Amino acid sequence: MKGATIMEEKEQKSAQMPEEEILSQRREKLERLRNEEGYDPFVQERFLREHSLAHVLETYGGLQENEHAEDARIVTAGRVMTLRKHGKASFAHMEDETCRLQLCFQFDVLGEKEYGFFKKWVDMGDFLGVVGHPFRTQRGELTILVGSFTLLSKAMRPLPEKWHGLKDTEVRYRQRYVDLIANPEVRETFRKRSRIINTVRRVLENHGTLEVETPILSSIAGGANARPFITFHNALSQEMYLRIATELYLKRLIVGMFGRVYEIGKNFRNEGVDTMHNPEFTAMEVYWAYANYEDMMNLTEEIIVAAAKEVGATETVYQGTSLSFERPFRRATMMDLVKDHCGVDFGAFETDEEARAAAKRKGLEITGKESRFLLLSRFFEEFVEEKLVQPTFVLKHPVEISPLAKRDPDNPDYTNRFELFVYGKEVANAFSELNDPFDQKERFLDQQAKKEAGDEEAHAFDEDFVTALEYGLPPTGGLGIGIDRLVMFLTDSRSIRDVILFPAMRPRE
RNA sequence: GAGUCGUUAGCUCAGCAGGUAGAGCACCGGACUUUUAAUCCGGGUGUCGUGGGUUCGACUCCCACACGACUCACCA
Repeated sequence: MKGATIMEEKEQKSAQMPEEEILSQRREKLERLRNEEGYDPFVQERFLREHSLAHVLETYGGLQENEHAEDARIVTAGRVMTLRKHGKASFAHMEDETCRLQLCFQFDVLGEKEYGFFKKWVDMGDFLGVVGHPFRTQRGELTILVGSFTLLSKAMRPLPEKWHGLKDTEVRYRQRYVDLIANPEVRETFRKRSRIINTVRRVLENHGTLEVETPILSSIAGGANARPFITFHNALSQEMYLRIATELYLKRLIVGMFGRVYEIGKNFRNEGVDTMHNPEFTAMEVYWAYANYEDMMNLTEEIIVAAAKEVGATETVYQGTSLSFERPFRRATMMDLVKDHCGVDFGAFETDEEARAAAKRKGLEITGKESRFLLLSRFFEEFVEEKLVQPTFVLKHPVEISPLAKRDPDNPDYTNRFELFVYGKEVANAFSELNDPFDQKERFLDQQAKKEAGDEEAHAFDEDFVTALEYGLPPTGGLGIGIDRLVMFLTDSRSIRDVILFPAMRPRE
Protein backbone atom coordinates (compact mmCIF):
# COMPACT_ATOMS: atom_id res chain seq x y z
CA MET A 1 0.00 0.00 0.00
CA LYS A 2 2.74 2.34 0.99
CA GLY A 3 4.73 1.31 -2.04
CA ALA A 4 1.78 2.14 -4.22
CA THR A 5 1.60 5.57 -2.66
CA ILE A 6 5.25 6.21 -3.39
CA MET A 7 4.71 5.05 -6.95
CA GLU A 8 1.80 7.44 -7.29
CA GLU A 9 3.87 10.27 -5.92
CA LYS A 10 6.62 9.48 -8.35
CA GLU A 11 4.22 9.42 -11.26
CA GLN A 12 2.70 12.65 -10.11
CA LYS A 13 6.11 14.17 -9.82
CA SER A 14 7.21 13.15 -13.29
CA ALA A 15 3.95 14.49 -14.67
CA GLN A 16 4.52 17.87 -13.09
CA MET A 17 5.10 20.93 -15.16
CA PRO A 18 8.69 22.10 -14.98
CA GLU A 19 7.68 25.33 -13.34
CA GLU A 20 6.04 23.34 -10.59
CA GLU A 21 9.14 21.22 -10.41
CA ILE A 22 11.28 24.28 -9.84
CA LEU A 23 8.86 25.47 -7.19
CA SER A 24 8.74 22.14 -5.40
CA GLN A 25 12.51 21.92 -5.63
CA ARG A 26 12.73 25.27 -3.86
CA ARG A 27 10.06 24.29 -1.34
CA GLU A 28 12.06 21.19 -0.51
CA LYS A 29 15.18 23.26 -0.10
CA LEU A 30 13.29 25.58 2.23
CA GLU A 31 12.14 22.59 4.26
CA ARG A 32 15.68 21.27 4.48
CA LEU A 33 16.87 24.70 5.61
CA ARG A 34 14.25 24.66 8.34
CA ASN A 35 15.01 21.10 9.41
CA GLU A 36 18.79 20.96 9.08
CA GLU A 37 19.62 24.47 10.27
CA GLY A 38 16.55 25.29 12.31
CA TYR A 39 16.41 28.49 10.27
CA ASP A 40 13.26 29.95 8.78
CA PRO A 41 13.89 32.82 6.34
CA PHE A 42 10.23 33.78 6.47
CA VAL A 43 10.08 34.54 10.18
CA GLN A 44 12.72 37.26 9.98
CA GLU A 45 11.35 40.72 10.69
CA ARG A 46 13.25 43.96 10.81
CA PHE A 47 16.86 44.41 9.85
CA LEU A 48 18.41 47.58 11.22
CA ARG A 49 19.96 48.76 8.01
CA GLU A 50 22.31 51.68 8.51
CA HIS A 51 23.57 52.33 5.00
CA SER A 52 22.22 52.20 1.51
CA LEU A 53 24.40 50.66 -1.16
CA ALA A 54 24.58 54.05 -2.87
CA HIS A 55 25.95 55.50 0.36
CA VAL A 56 28.72 52.90 0.37
CA LEU A 57 29.49 53.57 -3.27
CA GLU A 58 29.67 57.33 -2.72
CA THR A 59 31.56 57.25 0.55
CA TYR A 60 34.18 54.67 -0.35
CA GLY A 61 34.48 55.25 -4.06
CA GLY A 62 37.99 56.64 -3.52
CA LEU A 63 39.51 53.34 -2.31
CA GLN A 64 42.44 52.04 -4.35
CA GLU A 65 42.85 48.48 -5.57
CA ASN A 66 43.32 46.11 -2.63
CA GLU A 67 42.72 48.96 -0.20
CA HIS A 68 40.38 48.11 2.68
CA ALA A 69 38.37 50.56 4.79
CA GLU A 70 38.96 48.32 7.82
CA ASP A 71 37.43 50.69 10.33
CA ALA A 72 34.19 51.11 8.47
CA ARG A 73 31.29 48.99 9.66
CA ILE A 74 28.70 48.83 6.96
CA VAL A 75 25.27 47.46 7.81
CA THR A 76 23.20 47.09 4.68
CA ALA A 77 20.66 44.87 2.95
CA GLY A 78 19.35 43.95 -0.45
CA ARG A 79 18.45 41.30 -2.99
CA VAL A 80 21.05 38.91 -4.39
CA MET A 81 21.18 39.53 -8.15
CA THR A 82 24.26 37.59 -9.23
CA LEU A 83 26.10 34.79 -7.54
CA ARG A 84 29.57 33.33 -8.16
CA LYS A 85 30.23 30.66 -5.61
CA HIS A 86 33.81 29.42 -5.52
CA GLY A 87 35.57 27.01 -3.22
CA LYS A 88 36.56 29.30 -0.39
CA ALA A 89 35.86 32.79 -1.71
CA SER A 90 32.62 33.78 -3.37
CA PHE A 91 31.14 36.88 -4.92
CA ALA A 92 27.65 38.19 -5.29
CA HIS A 93 26.01 41.38 -6.42
CA MET A 94 23.40 42.74 -4.11
CA GLU A 95 20.87 45.35 -5.12
CA ASP A 96 18.77 47.68 -3.03
CA GLU A 97 16.53 50.55 -4.10
CA THR A 98 19.56 52.76 -4.68
CA CYS A 99 22.00 50.65 -6.66
CA ARG A 100 23.91 47.41 -7.02
CA LEU A 101 27.12 46.55 -5.19
CA GLN A 102 29.40 43.54 -5.04
CA LEU A 103 29.74 41.41 -1.93
CA CYS A 104 32.68 39.14 -1.15
CA PHE A 105 32.28 36.10 1.08
CA GLN A 106 35.47 34.46 2.31
CA PHE A 107 35.99 31.23 4.21
CA ASP A 108 38.75 32.86 6.29
CA VAL A 109 36.55 35.76 7.31
CA LEU A 110 33.26 33.99 7.90
CA GLY A 111 34.52 30.70 9.24
CA GLU A 112 33.52 27.26 8.10
CA LYS A 113 30.00 27.33 9.46
CA GLU A 114 28.81 30.64 8.09
CA TYR A 115 30.62 30.27 4.78
CA GLY A 116 29.12 26.83 4.43
CA PHE A 117 25.68 28.24 5.19
CA PHE A 118 26.15 30.84 2.47
CA LYS A 119 27.23 28.28 -0.11
CA LYS A 120 24.51 25.86 0.74
CA TRP A 121 21.49 28.05 1.31
CA VAL A 122 21.83 31.46 -0.33
CA ASP A 123 20.31 31.68 -3.81
CA MET A 124 19.75 34.27 -6.48
CA GLY A 125 16.83 36.49 -5.61
CA ASP A 126 17.19 36.03 -1.83
CA PHE A 127 17.35 39.01 0.49
CA LEU A 128 20.39 39.36 2.71
CA GLY A 129 21.28 41.63 5.57
CA VAL A 130 25.02 42.16 5.61
CA VAL A 131 27.64 43.56 8.01
CA GLY A 132 31.12 44.17 6.65
CA HIS A 133 33.62 46.71 5.43
CA PRO A 134 34.29 48.11 1.97
CA PHE A 135 37.39 47.40 -0.10
CA ARG A 136 38.36 47.54 -3.73
CA THR A 137 39.20 44.25 -5.43
CA GLN A 138 42.27 43.59 -7.54
CA ARG A 139 40.03 43.92 -10.55
CA GLY A 140 39.00 47.36 -9.34
CA GLU A 141 35.43 46.86 -8.19
CA LEU A 142 34.23 48.41 -4.95
CA THR A 143 33.05 45.51 -2.80
CA ILE A 144 31.82 44.80 0.69
CA LEU A 145 33.83 42.12 2.48
CA VAL A 146 31.12 40.36 4.41
CA GLY A 147 31.87 39.82 8.10
CA SER A 148 28.47 38.38 8.87
CA PHE A 149 25.16 38.10 7.12
CA THR A 150 21.52 37.25 7.73
CA LEU A 151 19.25 35.50 5.27
CA LEU A 152 16.25 37.83 5.46
CA SER A 153 13.94 36.23 2.91
CA LYS A 154 14.08 33.63 0.15
CA ALA A 155 12.97 33.72 -3.46
CA MET A 156 10.93 30.68 -4.34
CA ARG A 157 10.85 31.45 -8.05
CA PRO A 158 13.77 31.96 -10.40
CA LEU A 159 14.61 35.50 -11.51
CA PRO A 160 14.59 36.34 -15.21
CA GLU A 161 17.85 35.90 -17.03
CA LYS A 162 20.52 38.33 -15.90
CA TRP A 163 21.97 39.17 -19.27
CA HIS A 164 18.94 39.65 -21.51
CA GLY A 165 16.54 40.71 -18.78
CA LEU A 166 12.80 40.32 -19.19
CA LYS A 167 11.52 41.33 -22.61
CA ASP A 168 8.15 39.64 -22.94
CA THR A 169 5.80 42.63 -22.88
CA GLU A 170 2.93 40.55 -21.61
CA VAL A 171 4.82 39.38 -18.54
CA ARG A 172 6.33 42.83 -18.06
CA TYR A 173 2.90 44.47 -17.85
CA ARG A 174 1.02 41.70 -16.09
CA GLN A 175 3.73 40.95 -13.55
CA ARG A 176 5.27 44.37 -13.23
CA TYR A 177 7.13 43.30 -10.08
CA VAL A 178 9.20 40.93 -12.19
CA ASP A 179 9.81 43.67 -14.74
CA LEU A 180 10.93 45.98 -11.96
CA ILE A 181 13.33 43.40 -10.55
CA ALA A 182 14.84 42.59 -13.92
CA ASN A 183 14.93 45.99 -15.61
CA PRO A 184 16.42 48.82 -13.54
CA GLU A 185 15.60 51.37 -16.25
CA VAL A 186 11.92 50.63 -15.68
CA ARG A 187 12.33 51.52 -12.03
CA GLU A 188 14.06 54.71 -13.12
CA THR A 189 11.13 55.67 -15.36
CA PHE A 190 8.70 55.31 -12.48
CA ARG A 191 10.97 57.26 -10.15
CA LYS A 192 10.96 60.02 -12.73
CA ARG A 193 7.20 59.81 -12.93
CA SER A 194 7.01 60.39 -9.19
CA ARG A 195 9.39 63.34 -9.39
CA ILE A 196 7.41 64.86 -12.25
CA ILE A 197 4.19 64.64 -10.25
CA ASN A 198 5.91 66.07 -7.21
CA THR A 199 7.14 68.95 -9.33
CA VAL A 200 3.63 69.64 -10.61
CA ARG A 201 2.44 69.72 -7.01
CA ARG A 202 5.30 71.92 -5.90
CA VAL A 203 4.67 74.53 -8.60
CA LEU A 204 0.97 74.61 -7.78
CA GLU A 205 1.57 74.83 -4.05
CA ASN A 206 4.04 77.67 -4.65
CA HIS A 207 1.16 79.53 -6.24
CA GLY A 208 -1.03 78.98 -3.20
CA THR A 209 -3.17 76.31 -4.82
CA LEU A 210 -5.10 73.96 -2.55
CA GLU A 211 -5.07 70.24 -3.30
CA VAL A 212 -8.54 68.75 -3.06
CA GLU A 213 -10.30 65.47 -3.75
CA THR A 214 -13.58 65.22 -5.61
CA PRO A 215 -15.79 62.20 -6.27
CA ILE A 216 -14.58 59.46 -8.58
CA LEU A 217 -17.91 57.71 -8.28
CA SER A 218 -20.81 59.90 -9.21
CA SER A 219 -24.26 59.90 -10.70
CA ILE A 220 -23.26 62.19 -13.57
CA ALA A 221 -19.98 61.95 -15.46
CA GLY A 222 -19.32 65.38 -16.89
CA GLY A 223 -16.58 67.80 -17.80
CA ALA A 224 -15.39 66.11 -21.00
CA ASN A 225 -16.52 64.43 -24.17
CA ALA A 226 -16.11 60.75 -23.42
CA ARG A 227 -17.95 57.51 -22.80
CA PRO A 228 -17.95 56.71 -19.09
CA PHE A 229 -17.71 53.43 -17.24
CA ILE A 230 -21.05 52.57 -15.71
CA THR A 231 -21.40 50.74 -12.43
CA PHE A 232 -24.16 50.09 -9.94
CA HIS A 233 -24.62 51.09 -6.34
CA ASN A 234 -26.65 48.37 -4.62
CA ALA A 235 -27.83 50.24 -1.53
CA LEU A 236 -28.83 53.34 -3.46
CA SER A 237 -30.17 51.08 -6.19
CA GLN A 238 -28.91 53.30 -8.96
CA GLU A 239 -26.44 53.42 -11.78
CA MET A 240 -23.30 55.37 -11.13
CA TYR A 241 -20.43 56.51 -13.31
CA LEU A 242 -16.70 56.68 -12.88
CA ARG A 243 -15.56 60.22 -13.50
CA ILE A 244 -14.23 61.23 -16.90
CA ALA A 245 -12.91 64.59 -15.61
CA THR A 246 -12.73 66.58 -12.41
CA GLU A 247 -13.69 69.87 -14.01
CA LEU A 248 -17.25 70.43 -12.85
CA TYR A 249 -16.59 69.59 -9.21
CA LEU A 250 -13.49 71.77 -9.07
CA LYS A 251 -15.37 74.76 -10.47
CA ARG A 252 -18.05 74.23 -7.84
CA LEU A 253 -15.26 74.69 -5.31
CA ILE A 254 -14.32 78.04 -6.85
CA VAL A 255 -17.99 79.01 -6.47
CA GLY A 256 -17.56 77.85 -2.88
CA MET A 257 -14.84 80.44 -2.26
CA PHE A 258 -11.68 78.38 -2.60
CA GLY A 259 -9.63 80.75 -4.71
CA ARG A 260 -7.24 78.22 -6.18
CA VAL A 261 -7.73 74.45 -6.24
CA TYR A 262 -6.23 71.50 -8.02
CA GLU A 263 -6.61 67.76 -8.10
CA ILE A 264 -4.30 65.06 -9.39
CA GLY A 265 -6.12 61.83 -9.91
CA LYS A 266 -7.45 59.10 -12.11
CA ASN A 267 -10.02 59.64 -14.82
CA PHE A 268 -11.76 56.75 -16.52
CA ARG A 269 -12.86 56.62 -20.12
CA ASN A 270 -14.55 53.69 -21.73
CA GLU A 271 -12.72 53.94 -25.02
CA GLY A 272 -9.99 52.35 -27.07
CA VAL A 273 -6.69 51.12 -25.69
CA ASP A 274 -3.49 51.86 -27.56
CA THR A 275 -0.02 53.29 -27.05
CA MET A 276 -1.48 56.68 -26.08
CA HIS A 277 -4.60 55.58 -24.19
CA ASN A 278 -5.24 53.56 -21.07
CA PRO A 279 -8.83 53.22 -19.74
CA GLU A 280 -7.74 54.87 -16.50
CA PHE A 281 -5.26 57.69 -16.69
CA THR A 282 -3.95 60.41 -14.44
CA ALA A 283 -4.90 64.02 -14.99
CA MET A 284 -4.13 67.20 -13.15
CA GLU A 285 -6.75 69.90 -13.21
CA VAL A 286 -6.28 73.33 -11.68
CA TYR A 287 -8.62 76.33 -11.37
CA TRP A 288 -7.66 79.84 -10.38
CA ALA A 289 -10.22 82.50 -9.56
CA TYR A 290 -9.65 85.91 -11.18
CA ALA A 291 -7.33 84.36 -13.78
CA ASN A 292 -7.84 83.72 -17.48
CA TYR A 293 -6.57 81.31 -20.09
CA GLU A 294 -3.42 83.36 -20.66
CA ASP A 295 -2.50 82.91 -17.02
CA MET A 296 -3.09 79.21 -17.52
CA MET A 297 -0.77 79.24 -20.51
CA ASN A 298 1.97 80.72 -18.38
CA LEU A 299 1.24 78.24 -15.62
CA THR A 300 1.37 75.37 -18.10
CA GLU A 301 4.77 76.48 -19.27
CA GLU A 302 6.00 76.88 -15.74
CA ILE A 303 4.81 73.42 -14.71
CA ILE A 304 6.10 71.58 -17.77
CA VAL A 305 9.42 73.35 -17.91
CA ALA A 306 9.96 72.67 -14.19
CA ALA A 307 9.00 69.00 -14.64
CA ALA A 308 11.32 68.65 -17.62
CA LYS A 309 14.15 70.26 -15.72
CA GLU A 310 13.53 68.01 -12.73
CA VAL A 311 14.22 64.89 -14.81
CA GLY A 312 16.88 66.44 -17.01
CA ALA A 313 14.71 66.52 -20.10
CA THR A 314 14.71 70.23 -20.96
CA GLU A 315 16.39 69.35 -24.23
CA THR A 316 15.44 65.75 -24.86
CA VAL A 317 14.96 63.15 -27.54
CA TYR A 318 11.59 61.44 -27.80
CA GLN A 319 11.62 58.33 -29.97
CA GLY A 320 14.40 59.77 -32.09
CA THR A 321 12.92 63.27 -32.34
CA SER A 322 14.45 66.23 -30.50
CA LEU A 323 12.06 68.08 -28.20
CA SER A 324 12.78 71.34 -26.42
CA PHE A 325 10.91 72.27 -23.25
CA GLU A 326 12.28 75.78 -23.07
CA ARG A 327 10.06 78.82 -22.48
CA PRO A 328 8.29 80.29 -24.27
CA PHE A 329 6.37 77.63 -26.19
CA ARG A 330 5.06 78.56 -29.59
CA ARG A 331 1.57 80.13 -29.60
CA ALA A 332 -0.76 80.20 -32.58
CA THR A 333 -4.49 80.25 -33.17
CA MET A 334 -6.18 77.21 -34.61
CA MET A 335 -7.32 79.33 -37.53
CA ASP A 336 -3.83 80.57 -38.35
CA LEU A 337 -2.37 77.08 -38.07
CA VAL A 338 -4.95 75.71 -40.49
CA LYS A 339 -4.20 78.58 -42.85
CA ASP A 340 -0.46 77.95 -42.62
CA HIS A 341 -0.66 74.20 -43.10
CA CYS A 342 -3.24 73.92 -45.85
CA GLY A 343 -3.85 77.40 -47.14
CA VAL A 344 -7.50 77.50 -46.13
CA ASP A 345 -8.54 80.69 -44.36
CA PHE A 346 -11.56 80.01 -42.20
CA GLY A 347 -11.62 83.68 -41.21
CA ALA A 348 -12.74 84.43 -44.75
CA PHE A 349 -15.74 82.10 -44.63
CA GLU A 350 -19.03 83.78 -43.92
CA THR A 351 -21.20 80.72 -44.43
CA ASP A 352 -20.99 77.02 -43.58
CA GLU A 353 -21.39 76.26 -47.30
CA GLU A 354 -18.08 77.89 -48.16
CA ALA A 355 -16.32 75.82 -45.49
CA ARG A 356 -17.92 72.59 -46.69
CA ALA A 357 -16.81 73.35 -50.24
CA ALA A 358 -13.26 73.83 -48.98
CA ALA A 359 -13.50 70.55 -47.08
CA LYS A 360 -14.61 68.74 -50.22
CA ARG A 361 -11.74 70.23 -52.18
CA LYS A 362 -9.35 68.94 -49.51
CA GLY A 363 -10.88 65.48 -49.69
CA LEU A 364 -12.62 65.46 -46.31
CA GLU A 365 -15.70 63.32 -46.06
CA ILE A 366 -18.62 65.45 -44.99
CA THR A 367 -22.31 64.89 -44.38
CA GLY A 368 -23.32 68.37 -45.46
CA LYS A 369 -24.52 69.39 -42.04
CA GLU A 370 -21.21 70.54 -40.59
CA SER A 371 -20.78 74.11 -39.48
CA ARG A 372 -17.71 76.05 -40.55
CA PHE A 373 -16.63 75.95 -36.88
CA LEU A 374 -16.76 72.19 -36.66
CA LEU A 375 -14.93 71.97 -39.97
CA LEU A 376 -12.18 74.21 -38.69
CA SER A 377 -11.50 71.69 -35.95
CA ARG A 378 -11.69 68.85 -38.48
CA PHE A 379 -9.14 70.64 -40.65
CA PHE A 380 -6.95 71.12 -37.64
CA GLU A 381 -7.14 67.46 -36.68
CA GLU A 382 -6.57 66.24 -40.23
CA PHE A 383 -3.84 68.56 -41.42
CA VAL A 384 -2.17 70.26 -38.49
CA GLU A 385 -2.22 68.26 -35.27
CA GLU A 386 0.39 65.64 -36.11
CA LYS A 387 2.79 68.30 -37.37
CA LEU A 388 2.96 70.09 -34.03
CA VAL A 389 6.06 68.32 -32.77
CA GLN A 390 7.63 70.99 -30.55
CA PRO A 391 5.45 72.20 -27.66
CA THR A 392 2.80 74.41 -29.23
CA PHE A 393 -0.16 76.22 -27.75
CA VAL A 394 -3.13 76.11 -30.08
CA LEU A 395 -5.54 78.94 -29.27
CA LYS A 396 -9.10 80.03 -29.88
CA HIS A 397 -11.12 76.89 -30.45
CA PRO A 398 -14.67 77.30 -31.79
CA VAL A 399 -17.43 77.52 -29.19
CA GLU A 400 -19.12 74.53 -30.75
CA ILE A 401 -16.41 72.14 -29.57
CA SER A 402 -15.84 73.98 -26.28
CA PRO A 403 -18.99 73.76 -24.21
CA LEU A 404 -17.38 74.87 -20.97
CA ALA A 405 -15.17 77.72 -22.22
CA LYS A 406 -15.77 81.44 -22.21
CA ARG A 407 -16.31 83.16 -25.54
CA ASP A 408 -13.73 85.49 -27.00
CA PRO A 409 -15.48 88.88 -26.66
CA ASP A 410 -13.92 90.02 -29.94
CA ASN A 411 -15.07 86.96 -31.80
CA PRO A 412 -17.93 85.25 -29.94
CA ASP A 413 -17.98 82.13 -32.13
CA TYR A 414 -14.59 81.27 -30.66
CA THR A 415 -13.36 80.78 -27.13
CA ASN A 416 -10.51 81.89 -24.95
CA ARG A 417 -9.11 78.42 -24.90
CA PHE A 418 -5.88 76.63 -25.70
CA GLU A 419 -4.58 73.12 -26.04
CA LEU A 420 -0.90 72.27 -25.76
CA PHE A 421 0.41 69.82 -28.33
CA VAL A 422 3.68 67.94 -28.10
CA TYR A 423 4.80 65.40 -30.70
CA GLY A 424 1.38 65.77 -32.33
CA LYS A 425 -0.46 64.76 -29.17
CA GLU A 426 -2.60 66.79 -26.82
CA VAL A 427 -0.97 67.22 -23.44
CA ALA A 428 -2.92 70.09 -21.91
CA ASN A 429 -6.26 71.79 -22.35
CA ALA A 430 -7.29 75.04 -20.74
CA PHE A 431 -9.64 77.98 -20.96
CA SER A 432 -11.19 80.96 -19.38
CA GLU A 433 -14.07 79.22 -17.70
CA LEU A 434 -17.58 79.93 -18.83
CA ASN A 435 -19.36 81.47 -15.85
CA ASP A 436 -22.57 82.64 -17.52
CA PRO A 437 -25.20 80.20 -16.21
CA PHE A 438 -27.59 80.97 -19.06
CA ASP A 439 -25.00 80.38 -21.75
CA GLN A 440 -23.85 77.25 -19.90
CA LYS A 441 -27.40 75.92 -19.87
CA GLU A 442 -27.76 76.59 -23.59
CA ARG A 443 -24.55 74.73 -24.31
CA PHE A 444 -25.58 71.79 -22.18
CA LEU A 445 -28.85 71.70 -24.12
CA ASP A 446 -26.87 71.71 -27.34
CA GLN A 447 -24.77 68.81 -26.03
CA GLN A 448 -27.90 66.99 -24.94
CA ALA A 449 -29.30 67.34 -28.44
CA LYS A 450 -26.08 65.85 -29.81
CA LYS A 451 -26.34 63.02 -27.30
CA GLU A 452 -29.94 62.32 -28.28
CA ALA A 453 -28.80 62.33 -31.90
CA GLY A 454 -26.49 59.44 -31.03
CA ASP A 455 -23.26 61.08 -29.94
CA GLU A 456 -22.32 58.90 -26.98
CA GLU A 457 -19.50 61.21 -26.05
CA ALA A 458 -21.53 64.40 -25.81
CA HIS A 459 -21.61 66.13 -22.44
CA ALA A 460 -24.17 65.13 -19.89
CA PHE A 461 -26.51 67.87 -18.71
CA ASP A 462 -25.41 68.71 -15.18
CA GLU A 463 -28.20 70.75 -13.70
CA ASP A 464 -26.55 71.21 -10.33
CA PHE A 465 -23.50 72.65 -12.04
CA VAL A 466 -25.71 75.28 -13.68
CA THR A 467 -27.21 75.99 -10.26
CA ALA A 468 -23.69 76.45 -8.90
CA LEU A 469 -22.95 78.97 -11.65
CA GLU A 470 -26.14 80.79 -10.72
CA TYR A 471 -24.63 81.41 -7.31
CA GLY A 472 -21.78 83.14 -9.09
CA LEU A 473 -18.45 81.85 -10.40
CA PRO A 474 -15.76 84.54 -10.49
CA PRO A 475 -13.75 84.91 -13.67
CA THR A 476 -11.71 81.71 -13.56
CA GLY A 477 -8.89 80.13 -15.51
CA GLY A 478 -8.81 76.34 -15.67
CA LEU A 479 -6.20 73.91 -16.94
CA GLY A 480 -5.91 70.17 -17.35
CA ILE A 481 -2.67 68.31 -18.01
CA GLY A 482 -2.44 64.67 -19.04
CA ILE A 483 0.18 63.42 -16.63
CA ASP A 484 0.82 60.08 -18.30
CA ARG A 485 1.58 61.67 -21.64
CA LEU A 486 3.77 64.30 -20.07
CA VAL A 487 5.71 61.52 -18.35
CA MET A 488 5.99 59.65 -21.64
CA PHE A 489 7.55 62.61 -23.41
CA LEU A 490 9.92 63.36 -20.54
CA THR A 491 11.07 59.74 -20.19
CA ASP A 492 11.19 58.77 -23.88
CA SER A 493 8.54 56.09 -23.29
CA ARG A 494 6.99 54.68 -26.42
CA SER A 495 3.77 53.44 -24.86
CA ILE A 496 1.54 54.77 -22.10
CA ARG A 497 1.83 51.28 -20.62
CA ASP A 498 5.48 52.04 -19.94
CA VAL A 499 4.54 54.88 -17.57
CA ILE A 500 1.61 53.18 -15.81
CA LEU A 501 2.73 50.59 -13.28
CA PHE A 502 -0.18 48.24 -13.81
CA PRO A 503 -1.73 49.03 -17.20
CA ALA A 504 -5.11 47.63 -18.18
CA MET A 505 -4.78 44.12 -19.60
CA ARG A 506 -7.28 41.50 -20.59
CA PRO A 507 -7.53 38.79 -17.98
CA ARG A 508 -5.69 35.64 -18.91
CA GLU A 509 -7.91 32.81 -20.18
C1' G B 1 -13.66 47.15 -34.21
C1' A B 2 -10.08 45.97 -38.90
C1' G B 3 -5.23 44.47 -40.66
C1' U B 4 -0.12 42.58 -39.88
C1' C B 5 3.20 39.93 -36.86
C1' G B 6 4.09 36.94 -32.65
C1' U B 7 3.22 32.81 -28.78
C1' U B 8 8.90 26.63 -28.41
C1' A B 9 12.46 25.08 -21.18
C1' G B 10 12.15 29.69 -15.47
C1' C B 11 14.48 33.81 -18.96
C1' U B 12 16.52 35.16 -24.01
C1' C B 13 16.11 32.75 -28.46
C1' A B 14 17.28 28.72 -32.51
C1' G B 15 14.69 24.90 -35.15
C1' C B 16 11.67 21.94 -39.26
C1' A B 17 11.08 19.10 -47.22
C1' G B 18 6.06 17.21 -41.96
C1' G B 19 9.53 11.83 -38.79
C1' U B 20 6.97 14.44 -31.49
C1' A B 21 12.94 19.53 -30.08
C1' G B 22 18.08 22.54 -29.14
C1' A B 23 21.65 26.59 -27.29
C1' G B 24 23.13 30.20 -23.60
C1' C B 25 21.79 31.82 -18.92
C1' A B 26 18.94 29.94 -14.70
C1' C B 27 18.31 25.28 -12.00
C1' C B 28 20.23 20.27 -9.68
C1' G B 29 25.02 17.31 -8.20
C1' G B 30 30.52 17.86 -7.85
C1' A B 31 35.56 20.73 -8.07
C1' C B 32 37.78 25.46 -7.05
C1' U B 33 40.60 31.34 -1.87
C1' U B 34 39.61 37.50 -5.89
C1' U B 35 35.24 36.54 -9.52
C1' U B 36 33.15 40.39 -13.14
C1' A B 37 27.93 37.15 -18.30
C1' A B 38 33.83 33.07 -13.55
C1' U B 39 35.56 28.35 -15.22
C1' C B 40 35.63 22.91 -15.40
C1' C B 41 32.91 17.91 -14.98
C1' G B 42 27.97 15.57 -14.90
C1' G B 43 22.40 16.26 -15.38
C1' G B 44 17.41 18.70 -20.11
C1' U B 45 13.73 20.02 -16.35
C1' G B 46 9.18 20.77 -22.65
C1' U B 47 1.02 18.18 -23.65
C1' C B 48 6.34 23.59 -28.91
C1' G B 49 -0.53 29.25 -26.55
C1' U B 50 -5.64 26.36 -26.78
C1' G B 51 -9.08 23.40 -29.68
C1' G B 52 -10.12 21.09 -34.22
C1' G B 53 -8.59 19.37 -39.29
C1' U B 54 -5.24 17.17 -43.20
C1' U B 55 -1.65 13.04 -42.74
C1' C B 56 0.81 6.56 -41.49
C1' G B 57 2.93 10.64 -38.66
C1' A B 58 2.08 17.85 -37.03
C1' C B 59 6.16 22.20 -33.11
C1' U B 60 6.22 22.46 -38.55
C1' C B 61 0.64 22.59 -43.20
C1' C B 62 -4.88 24.34 -42.84
C1' C B 63 -9.06 26.42 -39.80
C1' A B 64 -11.01 28.54 -35.42
C1' C B 65 -10.12 30.68 -30.74
C1' A B 66 -7.17 33.08 -26.67
C1' C B 67 -3.49 36.49 -25.28
C1' G B 68 0.16 40.09 -26.73
C1' A B 69 2.84 43.75 -29.97
C1' C B 70 2.43 47.14 -33.93
C1' U B 71 -0.54 49.96 -37.60
C1' C B 72 -5.40 52.13 -38.55
C1' A B 73 -10.25 53.99 -36.67
C1' C B 74 -12.41 56.72 -31.76
C1' C B 75 -10.35 59.24 -27.83
C1' A B 76 -6.49 62.30 -23.53
